[in-house]
Amino acid sequence: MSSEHTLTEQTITAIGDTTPKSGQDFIRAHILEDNASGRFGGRVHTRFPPEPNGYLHLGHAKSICLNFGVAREFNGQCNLRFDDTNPTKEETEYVESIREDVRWLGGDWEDRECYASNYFEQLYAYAEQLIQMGKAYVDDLSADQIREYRGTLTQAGRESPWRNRSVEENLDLFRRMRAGEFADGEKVLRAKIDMASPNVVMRDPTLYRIRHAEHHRTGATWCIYPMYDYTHCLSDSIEGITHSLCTLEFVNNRELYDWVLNTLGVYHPQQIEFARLNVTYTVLSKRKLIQLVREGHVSGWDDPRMPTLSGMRRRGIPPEALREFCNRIGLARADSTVEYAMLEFCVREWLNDHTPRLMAVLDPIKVVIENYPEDHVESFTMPCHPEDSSFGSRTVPFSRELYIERDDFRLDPPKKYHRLSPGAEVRLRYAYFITCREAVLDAAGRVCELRCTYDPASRGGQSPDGRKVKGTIHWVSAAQAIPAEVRLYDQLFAVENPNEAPEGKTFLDNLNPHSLTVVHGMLEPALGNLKTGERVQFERLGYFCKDRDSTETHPVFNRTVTLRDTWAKLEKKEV
RNA sequence: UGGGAUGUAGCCAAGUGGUAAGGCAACGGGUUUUGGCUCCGUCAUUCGAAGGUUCGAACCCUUCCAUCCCAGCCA
Repeated sequence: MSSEHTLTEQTITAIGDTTPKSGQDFIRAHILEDNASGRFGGRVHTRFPPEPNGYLHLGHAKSICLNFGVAREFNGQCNLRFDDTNPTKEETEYVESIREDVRWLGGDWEDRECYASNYFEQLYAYAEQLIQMGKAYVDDLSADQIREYRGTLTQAGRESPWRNRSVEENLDLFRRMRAGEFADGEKVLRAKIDMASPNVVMRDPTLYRIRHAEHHRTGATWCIYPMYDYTHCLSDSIEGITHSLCTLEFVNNRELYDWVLNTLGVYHPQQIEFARLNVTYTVLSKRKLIQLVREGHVSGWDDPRMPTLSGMRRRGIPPEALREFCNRIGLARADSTVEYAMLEFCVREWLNDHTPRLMAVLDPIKVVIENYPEDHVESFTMPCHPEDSSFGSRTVPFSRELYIERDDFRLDPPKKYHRLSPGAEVRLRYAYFITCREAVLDAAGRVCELRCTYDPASRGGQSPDGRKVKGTIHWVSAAQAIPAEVRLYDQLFAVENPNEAPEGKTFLDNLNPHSLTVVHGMLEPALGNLKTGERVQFERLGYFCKDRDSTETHPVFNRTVTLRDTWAKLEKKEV
């Protein structure tokens, strides 16, 4: 294919290259105010802090675009920080996938790849400091007892009998916890705050728990691990973060975030919460995604139906489209669910401008051009993009036997159907006008072959007599066609909100049984030269991406998204 | 029932006392060798509800209603 657009571009473009459409959101407004007041000396430093216990998904994309985007817009920096404080759930496989996904989306953390586990020693020192201040104590209560003592949402909690141990005793006990003298669950370190606080988070939250477990980075160095609330604020502080952006469910935790930092008297970033992303027809919870993978409802984390970044990448969704999506959905504090159609729009918008057009027939019917010479093959030169000549052109063979799409022929055409039917004339794209003379049926009454004639004067697709033809259909020359496996994807879930399941059912009952259809189609020869990951439009069908399952003799394509189909809508309405 | 957060169109979302941006979806039309793209047009007398303040309220006050989050030694 002669073209300036080699589509395996996998180009790493940066977040923030596309500027947001409308005015700024409340977070950017907040940062502007802080800059104006000189609060952080005009500095902007954010962080994207995933826990390496699963793959990144669309929801993370919003956070990545926000954090890296804001940093770039304000000439600041954004750290990639692994929030790895729970050794029993985290794995190296996940940190690797996260790195790859963030980079793919365009996040650049330069040399600032951080790990909460890098701060364990510092965090420990701060904990001893809290103990010295009488602000933390070692509790011998069991997990169950702690829960009981915590009270309820409407009732204050009770103080632990171990709450008033001396500083010396706490220090000794905490050191022995670190030394491994106690079993898992035997003791914890708690902050001494207020068991009667209306905010349950403040009722003497656990700071450290004992876990005799191998950590993916620190190995067996530690057997006590800090909790999220304690770790996150201090990590932000240590890294000099200015604005700690997180989702709404952490609003309650902000009080504790502030308490730890204030009590220790250390550098204090500002936590700001925004609404997490929900999208129709999909689930964006790590727990549910991991379940889909573990129970084999999908082929893996990168199954093209998954809303994971790796799944969407494999499906052919370009990172630019994801970024545009994140720009368009806006940012606010109200719970919201964005329609999947919004994502599709962004995907089509980018693909339309950046993708060459070629022809493929996914459900072939053979067409024999009766008045076309046997054994003759001619070739057509066709542009690869109707509006952008920089995509170049390719040559396409034409011969007496072709394939066209089954859906482009009707024995009994409905009104307004302007494709092929007995006696009707259509244009074969960039080739000739053909007229259907006869439909050959097999024993089962199914159309198996079309006998047609062509008008030699219509070469190129125009007739010299000015005769108009309403339909233009795509085709592939049979002898030169390349067979291919094509995977047609639909929504993974059949309902708008998969989380809403009736009594006794789960989100799994909402899975769409037709989310994957595998067909065997015929490709025009030029399609044989694509590289894995390359994106292309199959004319009139949609955008496709060559899958890594392809072999030399067996190409495999994933359908990224269909084209808008006004006819399908019309036909459905007429029925 | 305690605390916190949030309600602007089918879905997102601007608007912050001067008379409801924009996008997606939908619908109608032009154009078209992709029923694609593109272009033009339509789409909130009303901002969760009810009162109040004001010359004037989506914006301020009061009450009410609805939804979401919090009782992990998860993050």
